[in-house]
Amino acid sequence: MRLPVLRALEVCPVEVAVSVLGGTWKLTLVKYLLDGPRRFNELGRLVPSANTKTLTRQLRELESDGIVHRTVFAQVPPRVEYRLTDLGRSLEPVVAVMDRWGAGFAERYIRGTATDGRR
Amino acid sequence: MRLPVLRALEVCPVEVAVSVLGGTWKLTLVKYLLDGPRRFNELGRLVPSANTKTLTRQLRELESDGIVHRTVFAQVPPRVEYRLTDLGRSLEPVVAVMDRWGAGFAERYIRGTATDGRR
DNA sequence: CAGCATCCGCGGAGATACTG
DNA sequence: CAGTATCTCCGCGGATGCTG
Repeated sequence: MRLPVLRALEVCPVEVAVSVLGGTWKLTLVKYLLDGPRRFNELGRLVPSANTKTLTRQLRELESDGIVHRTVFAQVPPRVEYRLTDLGRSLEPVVAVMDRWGAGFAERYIRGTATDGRR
Repeated sequence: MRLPVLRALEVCPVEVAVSVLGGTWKLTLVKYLLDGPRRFNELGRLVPSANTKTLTRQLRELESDGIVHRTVFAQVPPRVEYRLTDLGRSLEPVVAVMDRWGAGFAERYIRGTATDGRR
């Protein structure tokens, strides 16, 4: 379960960040949104592994956490735009660091698969 | 479920990092281990919200991902020491950034609980 | 197009009790 | 001390189908 913010805070600020950002695809979505606003299906195409339900939920959680702003255009066909708030943009260093570390880990992981690489 | 590394990589390196580090307490454990080696129950005291089973699993996963090294001293009473590997130490910037961001978020969150702060 | 409704399985996380 | 062994809950993430 997602650890409530206040409880995570009792342990450590880093745990707050994990509880808010730890959901699958969340940081990836933020990463793409750092390039500019995106529409729903646009994000879906960028993250093809996530189905619409999951995508919706992650985006809504990001919204209720004040990281993403959701704009609905009253028109047909529907158009919904997602863009980062100031708080969301403040994630840029987080995304950068995680991205770099993840890339390094993956490279190591691939090199290691022949030798060992965990079960 | 934890997203397999190779699959996460297909989407984005940042997702690899999340899948490896996203487990509850993991980054907190790493943060404490950055201060030096720690014994099992020592970590348990530092992260009182985690029970032994969870603690064990997170540490084992960190071990099999090459982030933590586990040393068993053959003696009574048992003594097991956890310390970071080089890869683990490479997480320092990640922890630092996440910690700072989490602290900022928490502060914002607390200020906002009266006004809004999500249900 | 951007979703919501519904159903489901898996496994993460915890509680509790026990052991070498 | 440093874990295992069970049992349980529950909610994330996914699949599928429908709607304004």
